[in-house]
Amino acid sequence: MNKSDIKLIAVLERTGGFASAQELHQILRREGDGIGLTTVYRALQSLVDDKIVDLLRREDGEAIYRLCGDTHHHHLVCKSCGDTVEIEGGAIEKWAKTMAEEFGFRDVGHTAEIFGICSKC
Amino acid sequence: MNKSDIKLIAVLERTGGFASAQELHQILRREGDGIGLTTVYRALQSLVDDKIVDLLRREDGEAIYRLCGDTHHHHLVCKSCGDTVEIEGGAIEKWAKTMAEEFGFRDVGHTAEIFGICSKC
DNA sequence: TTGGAAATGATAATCATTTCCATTTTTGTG
DNA sequence: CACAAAAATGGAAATGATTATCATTTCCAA
Repeated sequence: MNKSDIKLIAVLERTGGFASAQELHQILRREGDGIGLTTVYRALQSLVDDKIVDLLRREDGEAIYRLCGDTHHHHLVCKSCGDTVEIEGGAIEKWAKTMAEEFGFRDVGHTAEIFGICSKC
Repeated sequence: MNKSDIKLIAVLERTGGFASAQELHQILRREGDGIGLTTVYRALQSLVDDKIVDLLRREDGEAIYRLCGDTHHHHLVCKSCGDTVEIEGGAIEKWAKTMAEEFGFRDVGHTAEIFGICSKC
C-alpha cells in the first residue's frame, strides 16, 4: 500500500461508482495530480490483488474498477442516451448463490445489467 | 446469412465450446481457408446481432463466441478452466422486466453471468 | 549522509478490434 | 449471356486499452 494506491482509493470513494483506468487517470490529472497512466494501472492492479477493489468489464471489454464493500448494485442502461440507473438486485444475488451451489462452484461473482430505451428517448 | 457466416457456424459447431475471433480465424486458416480476419469479425458480429451466437468475455476482456441454443439462458463460467454450464434464469427474466417497468424503460434486454471456480479446479 | 530497494512515469511495444478502401463475387434484370 | 448495381471480401492501416521497458526519483533504515 503506497501513495498511489491511496490516491486511487480516494478517487474511487469520491466518484462512487465504476470507472475505467483511463477515466481515473483523467480525473486525477484534471485535479492537478501529475500521476502517470502506468502508475494508475499498477495501483489498480495491486488493489485488485489485495481484494480492495473489484474489477469488472464493460460491454466492450474495457476494465472497470470499483471499491469492494460498496453496496452491490446493478445497472439499468439506456441504449439510446446512455443514462444509467443504479438498481437493487437482491433476486440476482440469491439466484447466483443458488446456481453456484447447485453446480459446486466457489468464489463466485456475477454480472447483471439491463439494457433498454428510457422514457425520455 | 452468407458464406462466411456459415463457415463460422460450422467451426463453432465443430469446436463446441467458446473461442475468440482470433482463434476461429486461425482454425480456418489452418484448414486451408483463406478467410480474412476482418471477415471473421464481421461474420461473428452479424451472428451475434441475429442471436445465433453468444458473446461473452474472458477475464482479460477478450471477446469469446459460442453457438447458443434456442432457449434463452445464462452462463456459469469457471474462471480457472473456462468450463461453462448453461443455467436457467427465470428469476432474472422477472427481475429485468420488473425493474424496466419501474423505471419506464422499454425494449429491454439483459445480461447475467456468474463466474467462479468449478469443483474440478 | 548514504546505498539500495521500491516507486514513478514517459515512451514504446503489444494485442484485439475497427475502419478504410480497392478488388472480387454475387445477384437481379433485360 | 451480358452487364450494372449491390454485397462481400480481405489486406493494410488506425485505434485504443493495457503492459513492458528503463532511466530517474523518492524513501528509508543503517
